[in-house]
Amino acid sequence: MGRVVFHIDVNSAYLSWESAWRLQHGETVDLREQIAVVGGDEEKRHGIVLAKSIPAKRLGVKTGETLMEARRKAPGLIVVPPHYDLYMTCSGAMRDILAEYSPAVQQFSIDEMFLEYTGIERLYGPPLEAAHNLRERIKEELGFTVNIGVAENKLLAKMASEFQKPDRVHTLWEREIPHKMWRLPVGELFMVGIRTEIKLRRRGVETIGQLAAMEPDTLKSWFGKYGTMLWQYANGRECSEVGAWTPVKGIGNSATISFDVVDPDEAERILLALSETVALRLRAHGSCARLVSVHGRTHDFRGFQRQHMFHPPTDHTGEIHRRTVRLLHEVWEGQPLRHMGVRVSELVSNDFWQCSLFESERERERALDRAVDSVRSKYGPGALFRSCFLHTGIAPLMGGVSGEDDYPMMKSLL
DNA sequence: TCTGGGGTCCTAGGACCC
DNA sequence: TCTGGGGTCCTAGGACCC
Repeated sequence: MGRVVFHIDVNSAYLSWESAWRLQHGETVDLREQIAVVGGDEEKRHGIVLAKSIPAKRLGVKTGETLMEARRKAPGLIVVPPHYDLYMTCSGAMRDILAEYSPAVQQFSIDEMFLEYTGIERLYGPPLEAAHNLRERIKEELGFTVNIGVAENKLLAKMASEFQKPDRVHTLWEREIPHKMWRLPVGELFMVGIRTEIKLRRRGVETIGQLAAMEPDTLKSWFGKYGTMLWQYANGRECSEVGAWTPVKGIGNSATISFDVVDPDEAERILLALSETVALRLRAHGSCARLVSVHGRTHDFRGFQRQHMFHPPTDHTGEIHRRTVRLLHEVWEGQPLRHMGVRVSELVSNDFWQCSLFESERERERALDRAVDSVRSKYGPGALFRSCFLHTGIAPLMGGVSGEDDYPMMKSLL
């Protein structure tokens, strides 16, 4: 018997979790059976669909589209706000169940996990039997349904879990590729996004099968390295391990502001709030960054980005903030900003160079960062914040999706 | 009219060095 | 003095995933 991998995918994750929680707390209506979505707050300009029910999907509602668009397709649409902390809890509970079955479980996202089933048959039976057992257990114990894809590698398992939904187990063994995968539209292949789909279709490639039958060199000439990968995926070839550990490459936080930012002082304050969050996470990770970048989106949805290399690397809030301010001013010509972000990457371990730096001013600032971190970890992130945020309407730590419940926005006096 | 937040990887071009 | 190739570093931008 060869390799067996499961891909477990929570059906309509945010909406299912929201619904399961509500049913457990006395609600009688199951959102999954309604024309409903989980969506962001339109007043904060977060008004997109994060998850949709199957009845909403039937009306053409898509993840990522605006709530306006969704309502036009589905009049009377029920929109409920997200609760990210709940979703983390649900995700963790599912991971705990999976861990009982296999030592190799890989979290791919909050609602998708891979499980290596190779060599586990003598404990939990043939793959299909085990997959159904797992699917039932999650439904019984946690109250939400999953699709499970069963195959010889991660790519095929993931493709299999996308077949008919919800609450299903599908296989996509190599011998099943021609009739189960090759007839699908090329855009359904993992890693074929909208841009690549358009390019492929323009060149007459409509299905995954047609992609698989192409000359790999032709694809390479069209898309470079990426083309070679696509050809392999179309042919079901992929051999990465479940749970292969990948180090964190970068840490970033960004936020869409509920109003357009035109005041430079305000922009700098937002950069400080973002830098605080990024630097806090960077230090918690035990790293220093060589690269910092600022990115943004203007009111007309044009994006920009600018970056800078540090030598030596840093994990210092003030240094990161000061640099992001400079970078912003190098590119920003005063267009109203709707979105801003700070990101660090090229991470190195911070214990390696820490001792080599003895510039006293810097050392003092570092010590201050550490002290602030320790107060925040002890009493909560909102325990301490810079007074420049008082009365500004700007949260002192910005970015992230679960933060807003923990440290509420200051009320603006304006 | 309206469009989130968090990531990864690849490419292309310019500067600089040997 | 003029010319070319290859390697590295850096920056901007684009593509993909959830």
